[in-house]
Amino acid sequence: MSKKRKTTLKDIAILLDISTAAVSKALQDDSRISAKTKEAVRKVAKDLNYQPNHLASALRKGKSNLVGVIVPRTNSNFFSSVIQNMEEILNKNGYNIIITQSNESYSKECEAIDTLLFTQVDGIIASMANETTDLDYYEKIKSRGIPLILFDRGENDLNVDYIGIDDYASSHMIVEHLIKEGCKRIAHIGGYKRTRIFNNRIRGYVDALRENNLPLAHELLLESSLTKEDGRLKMEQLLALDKRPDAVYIAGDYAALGALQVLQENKIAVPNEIALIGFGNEPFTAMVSPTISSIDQHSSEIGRLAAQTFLERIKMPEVKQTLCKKILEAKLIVRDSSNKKPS
Amino acid sequence: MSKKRKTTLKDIAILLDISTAAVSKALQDDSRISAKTKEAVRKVAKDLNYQPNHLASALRKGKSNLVGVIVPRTNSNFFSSVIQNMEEILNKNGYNIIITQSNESYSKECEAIDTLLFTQVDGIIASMANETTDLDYYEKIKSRGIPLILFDRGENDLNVDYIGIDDYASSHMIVEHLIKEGCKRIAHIGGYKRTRIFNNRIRGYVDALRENNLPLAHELLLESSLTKEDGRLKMEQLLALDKRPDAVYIAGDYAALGALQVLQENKIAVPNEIALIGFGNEPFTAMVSPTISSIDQHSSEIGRLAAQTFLERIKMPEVKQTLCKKILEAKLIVRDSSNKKPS
DNA sequence: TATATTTGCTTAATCGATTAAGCAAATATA
DNA sequence: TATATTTGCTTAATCGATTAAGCAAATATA
Repeated sequence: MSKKRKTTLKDIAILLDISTAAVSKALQDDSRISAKTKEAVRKVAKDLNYQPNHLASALRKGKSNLVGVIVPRTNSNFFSSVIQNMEEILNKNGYNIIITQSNESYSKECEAIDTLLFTQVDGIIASMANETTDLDYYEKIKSRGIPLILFDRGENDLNVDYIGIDDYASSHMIVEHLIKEGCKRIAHIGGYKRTRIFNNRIRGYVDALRENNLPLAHELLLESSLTKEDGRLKMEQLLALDKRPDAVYIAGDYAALGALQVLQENKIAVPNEIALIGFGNEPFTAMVSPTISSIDQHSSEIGRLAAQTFLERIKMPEVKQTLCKKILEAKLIVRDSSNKKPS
Repeated sequence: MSKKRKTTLKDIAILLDISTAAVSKALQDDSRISAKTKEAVRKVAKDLNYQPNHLASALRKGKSNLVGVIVPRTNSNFFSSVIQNMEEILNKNGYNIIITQSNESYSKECEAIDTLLFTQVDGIIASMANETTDLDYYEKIKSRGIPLILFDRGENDLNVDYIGIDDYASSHMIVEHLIKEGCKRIAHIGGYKRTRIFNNRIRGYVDALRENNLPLAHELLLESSLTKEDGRLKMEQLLALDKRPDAVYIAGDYAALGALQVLQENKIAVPNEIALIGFGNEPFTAMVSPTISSIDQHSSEIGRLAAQTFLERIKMPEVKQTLCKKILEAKLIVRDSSNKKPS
């Protein structure tokens, strides 16, 4: 079973006794090729099972029709849903995607960028790793002159297109909801302050408390990596306080799950003793008991918009357009963990 | 801010007044190039920020150093963990991966295969969609002469390398465990019989019952798509029986979760009235309450082995080696849902 | 009928990197 | 000193597809 050499344009050309240029044009439906030749070429192409060599055409045309995607991880519903929707639109427009994971690590993110640039992608759509503070590598993408679009985790300093939800308003909405439920001592386990989205969530929390004349206690505002494990630790820290909170808003669902487990282990009634709200609307928030209130980030919409933004950039690269920042309104999903009076 | 033209070998060659061939060899550390020249080339390459054009070298060398990966979805812990471990090994060996999702759909799987072949990947590592029964598209990969390695969801008929766990033995182990817990009427919500792994699980279930002289009731053996929703439906079906089961073994964790919810809605004590076991050890099985017993499939190991198998195939493609089938022993994780006497 | 335009192709260059073949100079060996 | 070998490069072809330029034949227009 010897390896079949792949059919090339040349094979078709020889068989039909015409030039490869004619074959190439025939397959592209060029108006200067006769219908008769086109038909003959298409028939032979099919018979020989001709598949164009992507590398060759990409090299010649200077574009690969590949889009690189960088996410912290794929095994979260948010990211996989974003990717799925992004892929659908890009596929329809002739682009394929290459997915890479940073695992929240800066060095892996740099490797991912190198890999993608090396593969000659036509653009990169990314959500930054938690660890990332140095933007040099992202500048590298920009200096290559290909579109860079960020979603969810972005940075203003980079000056690139961005799609995300309104973190400030979402945070504000959560706190208002908790206040309506009668909570007076609301804690926040937030993400890293240096990350823009988490900083916005913290600001929303602080402002909402202030506007409602609730005291802002520094011991109730904690900074976390937002892993499930760290959620546990931070919750234990809150329970050790002299004056415990009566509500905890956690900037990530995984950490919220860890916190919930600690509450249950300590036989604390949720939501009546302490109410709980997460962020991200991961599917498990609706699976655990009690179900966890959370914020839905419109992952499908984000994926679609990111793809569309890329396509627009590709269409008119020469224009120094104004930046495209798309901020969606998020949706609060109230579940058992913060609903004191079930309807 | 005009687009910087990318640095090529030619730029370096002109600057140093040598041939591009010499530059290429210098960068490859060819023994026939003097140390002096090598150093000069490396310096200029660095100064000009030279990045080799992957398309050109791939075209010339006839290999892309890309490996295509097809999975039903990425947002399951099993698949994302397999991918992560696979990627690590492949990266170390100079390969990058392109991830595609079939979403359990046959037509999307075909598209994925076309995309990957089009991108000139050097091999494909895949786990088949639930829907897939027609193997023509996989034959297409084989006829291209590049390695094809399947994991988890494979097919004997394809005659390709395969990595997976021993589904028959795992199933057997589950049933034995339930019997030890005192269960006598054990139901099985299985996957599609036509899929090899699910068929093996069914066989393991049937044989274990027979060996233990337990009756095999056809109404206790159901075929399911194993989604959460279908898990609910099949559980309701089991509850509607005159003689309910005292244990349910479900061939997928998502379906097991759906089943658990139905049991809870019907105030049925788990595990005492009905014990429950899933399959796959998805993280949420340890998050819900009660925690769900399940089978761990050694995802990291599967990922590593798949990558290694690919690398071996690439190293010696001419040898018509015997097929490599690696079957791992899986591990039963006993949790609350099947543990009647907590230690 | 004479000129202009269109049609349907071919020729040759190109995208960038790689590599077989080969040549001159330097060095080693007899 | 004469020949053989090694060193350090160059030349030119190549991977496949694409495309600008151009040419001859066919057709349209004046």
